[in-house]
Amino acid sequence: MSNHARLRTGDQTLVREINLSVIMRRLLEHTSLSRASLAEVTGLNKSTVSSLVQELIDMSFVHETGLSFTGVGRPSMMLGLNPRAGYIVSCELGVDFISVLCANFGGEVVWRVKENTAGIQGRDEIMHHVLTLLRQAVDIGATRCPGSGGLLGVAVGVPGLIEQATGTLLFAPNLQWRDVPLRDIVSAEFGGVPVFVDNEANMAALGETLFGAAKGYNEVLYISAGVGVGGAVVRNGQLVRGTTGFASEFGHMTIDPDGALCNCGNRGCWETLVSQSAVIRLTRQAISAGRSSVLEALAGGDLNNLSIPLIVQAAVQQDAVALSVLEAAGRNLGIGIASLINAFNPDLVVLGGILSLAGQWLLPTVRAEVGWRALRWNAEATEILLAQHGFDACAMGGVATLLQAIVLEPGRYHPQNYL
Amino acid sequence: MSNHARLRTGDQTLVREINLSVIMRRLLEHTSLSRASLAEVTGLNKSTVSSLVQELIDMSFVHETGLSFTGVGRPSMMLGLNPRAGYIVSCELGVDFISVLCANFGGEVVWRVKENTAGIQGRDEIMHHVLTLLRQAVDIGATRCPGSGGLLGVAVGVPGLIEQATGTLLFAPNLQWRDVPLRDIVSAEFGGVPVFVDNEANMAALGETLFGAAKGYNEVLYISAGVGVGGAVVRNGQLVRGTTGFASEFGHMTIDPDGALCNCGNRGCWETLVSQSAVIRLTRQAISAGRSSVLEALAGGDLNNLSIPLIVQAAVQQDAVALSVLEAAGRNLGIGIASLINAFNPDLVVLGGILSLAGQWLLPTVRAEVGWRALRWNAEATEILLAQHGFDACAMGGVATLLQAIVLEPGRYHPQNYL
DNA sequence: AATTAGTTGGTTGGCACAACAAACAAAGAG
DNA sequence: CTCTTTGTTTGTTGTGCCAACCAACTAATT
Repeated sequence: MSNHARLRTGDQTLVREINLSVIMRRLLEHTSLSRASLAEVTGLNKSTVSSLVQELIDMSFVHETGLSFTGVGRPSMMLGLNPRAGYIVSCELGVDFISVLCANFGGEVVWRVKENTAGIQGRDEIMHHVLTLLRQAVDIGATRCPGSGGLLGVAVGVPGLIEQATGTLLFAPNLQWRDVPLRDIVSAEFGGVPVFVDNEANMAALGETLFGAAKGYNEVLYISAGVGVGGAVVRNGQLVRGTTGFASEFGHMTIDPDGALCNCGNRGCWETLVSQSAVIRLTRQAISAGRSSVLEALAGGDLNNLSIPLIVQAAVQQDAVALSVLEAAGRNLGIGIASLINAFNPDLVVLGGILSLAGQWLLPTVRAEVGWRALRWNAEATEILLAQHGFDACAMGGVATLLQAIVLEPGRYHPQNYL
Repeated sequence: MSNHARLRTGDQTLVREINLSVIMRRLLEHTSLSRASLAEVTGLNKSTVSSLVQELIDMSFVHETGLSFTGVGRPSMMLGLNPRAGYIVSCELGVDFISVLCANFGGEVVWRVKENTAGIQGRDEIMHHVLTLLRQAVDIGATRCPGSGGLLGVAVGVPGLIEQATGTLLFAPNLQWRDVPLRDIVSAEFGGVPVFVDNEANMAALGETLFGAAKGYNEVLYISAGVGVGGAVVRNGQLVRGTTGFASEFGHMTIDPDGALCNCGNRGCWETLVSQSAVIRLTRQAISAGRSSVLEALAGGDLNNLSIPLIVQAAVQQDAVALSVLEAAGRNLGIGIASLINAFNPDLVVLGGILSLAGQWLLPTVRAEVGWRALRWNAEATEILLAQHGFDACAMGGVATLLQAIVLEPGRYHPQNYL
């Protein structure tokens, strides 16, 4: 309404784009449909559907998968998204690792690699590694996904603030990077191929929406508790970014105004209570205070070895310290989630990140806390589930990002040989 | 994306609707434009603009306002929204008052009334009063806004949860009402006229976006601190409602997990710290604790008479108690707003409700608190302003709601004589 | 004469609609 | 059992409608 940007006007091109996208979306949902059923589902005329489908087949995004003989009448030619339309390369640039994978247009991963970068210093050196791995993935994609399209696009997920307009990494506190024009760098390397750069939580959230726990939900809150606490909101399949693209920084919501100092400068941020390091700190404190725990043995006597997987292992063994720490974390998670549920009224909250490994112990506490803290009407409308993608969440989200971009605007992402 | 509802497909009707709306939106923004400049601004062809404008003139939403002689060349016929297209009746159903106003299509208020309902008991009796006042407004509109269209629609704002699909008031804690089919009741009374029912904060926020402080902003957070704390989010001129329509209940965000019990059942809700009653309570406590204040005199010796206007009056006189209470309130407001800024990344936060009377004292503290608590990138992108509409915020928002509905879908709200 | 505003007549490119051809299952006749 | 008929469903073809576009035009002014 108040948008001073040029409002998109309507013309036949727009109509065509919309309808092409509608067909793609339906095929993504139902995986296999005939032209006739597409006409019924979309409300479009049969002839229109035929024309649209033909165009999508010509672009190789759709293919005929075979006849279906169901009951009387002429059998229907089933249609589906064409996994061989091309391949997608996606990358998570983590704090101490680089994870790259290659997937076909059906979202099936054909290759993956994860490289530790803890020893590597310097932005340029790391970027060099990233580009090398991407090149490798692209080459492998070319041989393992033969046929039509070639490379459709590249996605990069980063733990930092991204300026969407330019695909620039503005600031990544944990990497200590600033103002890196990631999109341009990667795009230049691969002949101008479409490149999507986004915050890791955003990508992971989109991944869960297309491939994971959030499939079919309309208003999804994704919360990733790991090194820090990241968040994302997906509304009707679209990421919600705010004006400048930095929305959903839930980790720095103030939960306790006089709480511990956060490295963002604020006090009592949510992530000082529920991040990985907070949980580990609580555990260490409990043990140092004299409470006995199997964790001492599990950590080999050195409490610096404590980690979420170890704590989970202890919880499995009914270790009292682990259980009480997880319960405290669950309560704190619940407090924040209740506030967010009141603010966003989502139909689903997805809990991701490394802490979700302990989901079995966290979820009941979170649900209980939300139950009494959130407004009844809101709490009743919301489910709370664990993320389905673990380590690959972000990289899979990159695939989802590209898939979604193509499904939304198939005409714009024509397969063409960029390399 | 994941929306399983029937996706809207494109056809010529859609194109026409879009373009009609684009024209209306441009005219709403710029108030006066020629066909030629509309063509330039929208990118549409001159002939197309002529055709669209003609259709809008036929519906009487647009009219020619006179020739403009600027420089050489044929003078242009200026166009604008036609204030005489019809009139709008809007109503705020408050806890102890009913406020009704009548405005023309230009948003100019031609009549208003506010009735105290503190003495009136019972839902039916109050609804009777509402309908009587609405009828009066409709009659007055008919005489004061003569000409073309007649009654365009009715808006009703309520302090409660509204189910948008049906226009039903599900629950209004302060009115103690449940399940009242407001839209049907009002629509039936006025011959099936379009009726919009919404939460008061939502309406007020939309009012500020169209007529007030938030004009021209893309992502607006509206916060109304009064009896409770209400909120709303307006993104690109559209209200954000969540899945079931209960989003933006910021008042019940947990700020202090072990804080005071809120009447929602939770502890330490934001509104236990920054609502009208919280501020008054703090003031009373300070005075009872022996701090001297001009408020004792202003309240006529009875601290039960304390009110926000009185506290503001005391602040004007540099009263220490009033100033310190307002500073505390500002800090608490800032704490919550900082969290919301991190979560929504708005370009504007609007502070409304009765507490905004003390804006002069609150704003500096709020801004300071936000400055150090919110993430730098987010804080820098956000302005914080006071609402421009005071008592009429909600009712004016109702006018805005209808105006917006018509601007978005002019074809759907053809003036027709409902009565 | 130059310039800007707005209209007119014709073209293009979408979708809807209805008739049609194609491909099958089921049922009955030989 | 084979062949034919019937009925059903799929998908295509040709026509008409409608909206925007384009180019040439008229209109009104400096």
